[in-house]
Amino acid sequence: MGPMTPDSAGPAPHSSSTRGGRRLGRAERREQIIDAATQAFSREGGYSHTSLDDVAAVAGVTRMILYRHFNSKADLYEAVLDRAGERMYHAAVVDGEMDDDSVARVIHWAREDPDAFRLLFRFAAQEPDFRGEIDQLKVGMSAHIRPYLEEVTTDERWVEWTAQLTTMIVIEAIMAWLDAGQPDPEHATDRILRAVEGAVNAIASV
Amino acid sequence: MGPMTPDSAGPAPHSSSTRGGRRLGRAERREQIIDAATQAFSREGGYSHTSLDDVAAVAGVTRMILYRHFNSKADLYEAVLDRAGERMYHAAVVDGEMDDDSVARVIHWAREDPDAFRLLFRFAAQEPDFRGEIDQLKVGMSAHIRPYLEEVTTDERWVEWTAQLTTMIVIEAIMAWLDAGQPDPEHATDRILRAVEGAVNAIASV
DNA sequence: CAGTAACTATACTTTGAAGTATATACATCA
DNA sequence: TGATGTATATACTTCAAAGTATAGTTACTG
Repeated sequence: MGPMTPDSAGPAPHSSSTRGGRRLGRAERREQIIDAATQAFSREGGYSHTSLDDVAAVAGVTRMILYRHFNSKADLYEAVLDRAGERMYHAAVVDGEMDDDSVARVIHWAREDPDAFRLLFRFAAQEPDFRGEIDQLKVGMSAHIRPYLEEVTTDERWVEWTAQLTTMIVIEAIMAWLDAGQPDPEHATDRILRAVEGAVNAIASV
Repeated sequence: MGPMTPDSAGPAPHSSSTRGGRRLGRAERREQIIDAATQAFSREGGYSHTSLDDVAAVAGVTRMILYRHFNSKADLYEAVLDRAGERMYHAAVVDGEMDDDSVARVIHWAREDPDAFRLLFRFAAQEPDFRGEIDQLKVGMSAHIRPYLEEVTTDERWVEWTAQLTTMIVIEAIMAWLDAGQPDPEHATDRILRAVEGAVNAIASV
């Protein structure tokens, strides 16, 4: 169940539209709600553009149920961002550091769960009340890039800028590919990877 | 008056806090409200995070006045985006085409009115009801870049992606510099310019 | 100095969505 | 088969902010 496993392509609430007693245990239902909420929040356009009715509809559940698992809309949203952020982080960072395959793994994750990727970096990243989570992710990534940059970049004052921009280029390269309809999937990862590398080198050594 | 002319740095409603009869004619007041709204919408975080009370406070005016100049909140917001978008466009495109100085002029405009720049590309660009305007701007820029790219980029399917990403890199490079507190202002334009050029070349010729 | 347009002040209605309450139905499992 | 917990259904309260109405005040203009 959920975007991490190969299913749930459409909105498809659940099998029968009404009445059906206990289907899932607490933990499973909670996860399934987070799945649905990720999709709803991402496709509607972030926190304030998404109502709990939207989420409930996607989950195939009454709005009441949401309150049995989460204290508030904000609480649910944070759960969504937490899970997505964690997955993103574990794609990028292994054993406490980023390696040559980090970007490839992030791309892989983004292909698998584009809703989560878009939600994090297109929407939540701009929301005053929630961007903290995403900013931290970015800071973490930038920090890992920094040491490498300091070898190449000469001017002290531009190191931070270079690190931030590098992170954004990775994100935007993936986003643009998702938005373009994920063309040429065979070579996509490779292509994006090489483009990012080239761009980053160019920027760092200006 | 307004971000395009050197003043209005602070929130500073207007000279005296209460009572002061007719100050501005219709046209001037309208422009001044758009100035204030640009600032308010940008700093509060976009359309839905900004109330008309916020705008009125920055403008140093009653909320009623806003309704004398605009039919609704959405109407005001569109006026704000229209004006900002127009200025941005005229910075980028001269005599119907982009030249070697286009990026430099966009940077210049962004430095002059960072609120407008952020509002357009950080917030409005992600808002379902308003992103159309900004998407068009981006499409326009991408279209101007395309011909150049087609010389370099081999694979047909990746031209669109390259054009989009190029546009985003220009935007993000400027944004990152604004967010970093506009360091090293002397060489900023030059530095950003060279970085963008390098990155774009790297991406196009992957 | 009179008239008009710009503005203030205050109070009101409307709206959409969050959050609450309670009674009922059905599935599962001991 | 009946106790337990998951879910439905419906109706309600609350709240923030948009939008409306109206009466009064001050500045500028002819």
